[in-house]
Amino acid sequence: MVSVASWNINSVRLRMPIVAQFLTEQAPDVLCLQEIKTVEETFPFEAFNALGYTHHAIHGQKGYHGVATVSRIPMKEFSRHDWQANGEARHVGVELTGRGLGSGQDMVIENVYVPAGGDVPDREVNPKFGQKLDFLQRMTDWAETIERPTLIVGDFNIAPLESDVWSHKQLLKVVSHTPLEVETLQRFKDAHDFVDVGREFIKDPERYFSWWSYRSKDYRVGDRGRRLDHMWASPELAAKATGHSIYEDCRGWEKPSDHIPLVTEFAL
DNA sequence: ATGGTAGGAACCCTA
Repeated sequence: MVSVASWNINSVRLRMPIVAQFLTEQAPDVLCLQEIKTVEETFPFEAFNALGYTHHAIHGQKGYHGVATVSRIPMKEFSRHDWQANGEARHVGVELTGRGLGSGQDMVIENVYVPAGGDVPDREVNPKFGQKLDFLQRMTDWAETIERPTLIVGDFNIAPLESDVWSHKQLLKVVSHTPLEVETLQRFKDAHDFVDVGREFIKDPERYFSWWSYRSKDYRVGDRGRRLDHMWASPELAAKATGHSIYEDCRGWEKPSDHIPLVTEFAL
């Protein structure tokens, strides 16, 4: 059994107490973090080592963005992509190495932080929106070249289904749920026949959110959430998924991230 | 229709 978690942590240094609580309670084998907001030099390695997560792949950046994958089972860094072509740290890939490659048990884990895309869903007036679409197109080109069982996880910053948002109608023109973004994400999905593992276990149209804005006093009031975080697997790997859990309580913990962690378990 | 909060770095940008 291998379990993999994904969590947009919004500053790993500030959030280390709740990361430690989550790892202590749930003990996933691998944790993929997005928005670590630090460079590798100031990443809290010792805190993760003390919890047993002694394998690390850090793609950090000063102040913004940044991703990190930590593990308590052997792994090594496999790739880094700059799908925005501007130097931002939004991806790191690892391969699990402890089980022997070619054993039918190997897995590549791609940890990605898709750009949010700004406020206006029009690339002519908002270049960030264009960068988001271009990022997804480069991911799509890359997906066509995948040759090994792959799990891609992270903050995709898109909620594709009507049941992924608190109000489909009210969010149709809000960046993260526009038809153009949903279509662009679908093309990425089709490029490798990715399986949306979360939705294999929490079926549409069941409510499934992973993010609630900070801009409200109590995230529970109105439950205005969106599913921005995803775990997608190659078909042969998705067939080995045995469970999927989300931890909404973490949104109410002390000094929370605005995202919650997701965990998928695989029989490998 | 609007503005609301959070984090990091440096007094603004990103989300």
